[in-house]
Amino acid sequence: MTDRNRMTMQDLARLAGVSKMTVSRALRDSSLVSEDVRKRIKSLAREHGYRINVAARDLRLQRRKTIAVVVEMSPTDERPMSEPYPLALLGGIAQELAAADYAMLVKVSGKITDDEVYGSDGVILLGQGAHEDAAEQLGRMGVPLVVWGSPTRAHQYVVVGSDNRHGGQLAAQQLLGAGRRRLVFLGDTDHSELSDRLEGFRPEVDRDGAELVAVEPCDFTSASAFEATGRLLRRGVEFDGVFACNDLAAAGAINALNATGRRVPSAVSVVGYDDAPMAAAYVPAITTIRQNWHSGGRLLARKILQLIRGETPASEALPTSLISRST
Amino acid sequence: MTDRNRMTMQDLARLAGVSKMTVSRALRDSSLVSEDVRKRIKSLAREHGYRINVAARDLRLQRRKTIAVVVEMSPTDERPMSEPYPLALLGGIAQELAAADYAMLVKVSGKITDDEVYGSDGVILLGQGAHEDAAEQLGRMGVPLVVWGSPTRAHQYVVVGSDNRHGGQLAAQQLLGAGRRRLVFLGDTDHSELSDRLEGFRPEVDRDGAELVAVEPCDFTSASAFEATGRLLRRGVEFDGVFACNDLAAAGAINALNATGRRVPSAVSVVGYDDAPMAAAYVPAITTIRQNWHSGGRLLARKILQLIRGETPASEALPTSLISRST
DNA sequence: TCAAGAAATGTTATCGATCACATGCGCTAT
DNA sequence: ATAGCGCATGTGATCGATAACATTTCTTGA
Repeated sequence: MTDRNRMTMQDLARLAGVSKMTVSRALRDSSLVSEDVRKRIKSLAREHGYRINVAARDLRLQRRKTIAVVVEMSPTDERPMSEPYPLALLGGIAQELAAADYAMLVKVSGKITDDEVYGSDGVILLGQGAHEDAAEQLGRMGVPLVVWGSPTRAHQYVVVGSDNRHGGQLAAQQLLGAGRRRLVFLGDTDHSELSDRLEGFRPEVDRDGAELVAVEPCDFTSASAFEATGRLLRRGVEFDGVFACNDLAAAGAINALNATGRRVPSAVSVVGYDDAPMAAAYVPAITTIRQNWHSGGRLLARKILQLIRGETPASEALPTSLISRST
Repeated sequence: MTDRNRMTMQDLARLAGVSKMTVSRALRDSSLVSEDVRKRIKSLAREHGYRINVAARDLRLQRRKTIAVVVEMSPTDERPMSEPYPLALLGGIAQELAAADYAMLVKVSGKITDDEVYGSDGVILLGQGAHEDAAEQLGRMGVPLVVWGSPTRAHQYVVVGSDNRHGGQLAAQQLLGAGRRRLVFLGDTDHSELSDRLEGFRPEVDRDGAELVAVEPCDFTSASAFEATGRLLRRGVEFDGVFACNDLAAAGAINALNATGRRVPSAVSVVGYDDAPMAAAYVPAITTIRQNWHSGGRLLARKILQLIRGETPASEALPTSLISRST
């Protein structure tokens, strides 16, 4: 009740001349308390800056109403900009959780072995792979778990992700439709989502009788794609179509092509991924595969809530669509 | 102890044939419990998937060790990609909080009046302005509060943000140094951070005897900057330097200039803001003002922890630096 | 007018972990 | 032999809110 220690319901009750039970009821808008008493207690609470003790309430109610979201990310001062997921994904999760009155506890990187994570009602893992073992452990402990990643592979846990296979198909169709015959895939296939895209991409190319002339590793930056494209060119690989792992990489590839006099899209076609805001701003505007991060987030949240309710949701792939621009 | 109800320390204690106090001590690695008992209890806990009840612990320990981060954002399915802050900012916050053993509760939009927010030890508000009243209320309730925004203005709460005024100065110096005399500011000055940039920008222009020929509203997208630049051109405004509110807007402006035959940087110079990954990937590579989101996040977290410890940290501006590229 | 029931308020036990304090046990020094 | 000490463990009270049950106050109909 002093400045140091927070006020409790008991304190408020004394102030209002009622029992703490009445205070509890009043603050929860119970119909069991008269209008005027409720008003008086609420205004007293506001006036004295009373804040409920969430831990006490949650203990008594045997609930937490909290979902932990673990984001795989390596943030350092030297390399501050590793941006694995757009905030929109978190936004989607948050929106759906908020609707169900759940809070979102975000844990960025670090070991998952954390009371706070274990203490929550469920865990959403952003970034498959890095946490394979952690995921398994969570499963063993009976913590509801949903993972953002590659939903096509079978796992013991629920996976939500965009339909990368279909994305790969769309990219192939786009490039082939533009008359391209010698295609290049730019990305690291150790990444399960990229490997899925390749699995959609390759058969489509084969079916058409065109050729996948190279799968060149590259990470999600323009500089890396610039270098990867340069490597191919120096190796003498001839190609007229590029499927890049994201829009930034697409831009890097285009830059490398232009630097050697190959024009986009007249000589070479390029397809990116994500439909990031920069894709439309780039010149030439980048043709890309859109994945809807926001609805992906919402889906993740819905799945975890289903698990908590004891249902058994299936893994699910989100639709992807081609945004055809200049490249 | 059944599948439905989670196991408690009491249950574990029975299993191990000790009292729950010993279990409590063992799990916390207290030196007051013998090596073999500790091991036995820990392996039992692992085996049975015991998870501590965080609410109970926090209630007893009178702590929460949780900071709420409120992100201003309007995520909808129609407009899913409003990306007000990079994840790096959250990453910085998370890193610093984790080091102090605090958890991060993220609330995206929605009303701030939420037990979970009030229940945490402190609140970090991302996005001034939108929450002026909420901020005031939090202050009245004695909730430690730190806001990301414009640190130059005086507020009753602590503000951390990049040094937008200095950023504006740097941009002006860059444009003037390139010999530009008729400058344009692209951005909505209702936004307090942009207004700060203008406050740094304008005097520098004046001092040099150059001219600020227009301040044109525009939001943080390339399309909006494209339009804004088009408006200026159509109005017949002549200018040779542009300071855009972010890198995406810079790209939009460049596109609009190129569309009317004005070359960048030969005829017009452009400076962006943020040093987003796309700034370097764009052609021509965009000259920009870098703000270090990650260390900004860390600073926010450090300030809130100081407030919680009863110290009185001051508002603080983060250094900005000019990244000189082609434009 | 008064019994009966509804409405408003109070009392007690409880959630699960932890602290302060007690107890038990083995060992050593006198 | 036993007082005295240190280490390992147990007991009871506690944190703040809420459900279940108990009690009081207010209405209303015969």
